[in-house]
Amino acid sequence: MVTIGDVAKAAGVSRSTVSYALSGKRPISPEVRDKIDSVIRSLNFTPNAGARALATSQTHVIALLAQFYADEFAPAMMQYILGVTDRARDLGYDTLLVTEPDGVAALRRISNSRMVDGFVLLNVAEHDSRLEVLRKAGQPGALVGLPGDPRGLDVFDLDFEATGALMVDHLHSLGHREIILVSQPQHVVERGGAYVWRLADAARARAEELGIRLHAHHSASSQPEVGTDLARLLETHPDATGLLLNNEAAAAALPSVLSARSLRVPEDLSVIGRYSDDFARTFSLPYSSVDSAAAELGRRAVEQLVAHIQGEADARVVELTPPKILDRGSTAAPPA
Amino acid sequence: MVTIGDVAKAAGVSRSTVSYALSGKRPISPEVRDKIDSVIRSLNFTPNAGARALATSQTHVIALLAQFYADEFAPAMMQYILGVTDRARDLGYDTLLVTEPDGVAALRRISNSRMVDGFVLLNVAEHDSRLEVLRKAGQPGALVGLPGDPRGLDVFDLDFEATGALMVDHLHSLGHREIILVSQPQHVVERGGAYVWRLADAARARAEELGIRLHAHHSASSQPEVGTDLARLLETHPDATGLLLNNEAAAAALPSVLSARSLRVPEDLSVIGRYSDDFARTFSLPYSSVDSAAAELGRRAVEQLVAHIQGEADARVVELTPPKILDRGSTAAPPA
DNA sequence: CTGAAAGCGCTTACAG
DNA sequence: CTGAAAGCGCTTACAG
Repeated sequence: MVTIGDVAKAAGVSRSTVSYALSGKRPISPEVRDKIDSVIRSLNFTPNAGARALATSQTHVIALLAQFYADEFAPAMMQYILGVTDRARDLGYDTLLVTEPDGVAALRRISNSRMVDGFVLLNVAEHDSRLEVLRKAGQPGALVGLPGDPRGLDVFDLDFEATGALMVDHLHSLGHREIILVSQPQHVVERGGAYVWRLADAARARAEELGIRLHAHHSASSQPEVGTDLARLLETHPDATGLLLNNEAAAAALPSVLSARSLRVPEDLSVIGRYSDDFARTFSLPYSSVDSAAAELGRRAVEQLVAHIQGEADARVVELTPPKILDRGSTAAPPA
Repeated sequence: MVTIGDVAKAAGVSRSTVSYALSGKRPISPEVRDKIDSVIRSLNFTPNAGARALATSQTHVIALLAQFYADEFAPAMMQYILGVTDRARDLGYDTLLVTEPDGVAALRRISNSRMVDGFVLLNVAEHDSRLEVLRKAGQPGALVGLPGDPRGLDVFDLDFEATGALMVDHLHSLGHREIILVSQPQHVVERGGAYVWRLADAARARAEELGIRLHAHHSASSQPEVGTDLARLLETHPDATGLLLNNEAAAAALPSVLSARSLRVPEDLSVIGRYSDDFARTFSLPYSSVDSAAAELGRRAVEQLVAHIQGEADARVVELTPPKILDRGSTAAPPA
């Protein structure tokens, strides 16, 4: 392995001079700098990351803690992850992807061993046991997902309350007066998936305000149950003219359910989902939707985290992204 | 930060004794060991990873190089990644997820800086420019995806040739004599996606052997083009009774194409796909398929890589997983 | 503008 | 069974 000592020797200077040439932290004469640069290139020298971390207490690595539940929609996670890793690299950081089931233990282990300069947590729950560990950790943290108590941490999430209200507003303004909301399964709520009830509660409140009927239900998040659930809901509420989906699997299952019942969108039924644009494109979902902005949330979390690591962040921040409807033509006035 | 020196002082022993107690590399008297253990717990000591890496030249981190193409099926990647990260952790390794577009530069940078003990490469192409860099790197590497020249590297992939033959065999044995194969887009092949032609060539060869007609086509991998492509193929080959899919997006788009044409599976058309079981479940794809075994391939790659890192691997290995059809009842005898 | 030296927190021969 | 010391490859005050 080629070390800074090898470079120094070959360039005929001291190790500290090479180090300063690398970091630019003090002036180097042009000749010396050129000599060092050429030696570095010819020897193909790259500083040893471990040694540098030991000397500076900076690893230039962030940890990304992702939790996967067997019953949740794994592919959606990819967009968050890419947002994080891509932005991190742009800012000069590599990303340690941590997927072990015991997030608390992982956080402790990685924090204590000083492998990283900071943490990004995905899939944050209402009462997330990782947060108290994170608050005591020596490194800053940013969350994707709004917990009950965000104190001391940077938080990024879609504004699910505004999303619920917006969906209802949209259908109401088209003339709908009875609509169905399909949420994630009950057990997602029980696990602390606050976005489920945040959207549902806001939708319910807005519906009441506007004087329209909203039937809020949970459905399964995998086949074949989700298909059955959807069919049953349509049957139970034959007068509903609008459908709101806060459940990716339900969105994926809907086309076949509707075609089996010969229901056309938007002629017979207006539909709005809440999922990522990428998801919609991949699975050819023809429904207008509120974009979950996964990659963007991941990017923002990293930016804020890095600002904190580098001491440039003034204060802690809770940033809720306003919902936007991507119009795919799946809503219209209700059938006469 | 609490260091090994703090532990030593509190336990009244030398730093080396604490280190040996940690590693178990030499005998420690029971009393001393107990004392050290209790101090470690009370001080919540974890060795500094950078310092340890510097001293041992072992980071206990592996790099996972994943390439994402805008036109490819990103969600499918998740299963490979989880297979890698989960198995790595079981074996005592953390995973650096590297997604930057220039894989060659990333590999060089990470290898030279000694951040990791080894590499797993995903999405390996027929002529993959990362491979020559990897062969010269100081760390071992394992590939998911069979390149043209696998020398010096461990390779894990689905046996796509056997897959092509198996799919054709299966339909032939049910009585089909004219079938369509839908592959990934042409540009995936051009990028070096050898699995596309490996499956197609083997399917073609087997079809010829058996004396049945095989229409092999590429189709788009996103909507709405893929839907149009499928509809056109069915139109062009009205006598085909079987459909083979080596294109996830086509599989996802097929249900609505078929329902628009009132074609029933398997009564009117037999269908076999090639994708992960997870993908099938999430998107309620009702077609029998050859499982792409993503997580398993990721796991095997890590196991072999770690064996090499730890000097336990005898030789380099090319492991092609035999295809298995998951029967979802989408194939039957052709219509009379 | 440059160099010699201390120090980061570990591990591991060497010595007893 | 245990300790004192060297060394891993960097960075950065300190000194000139």
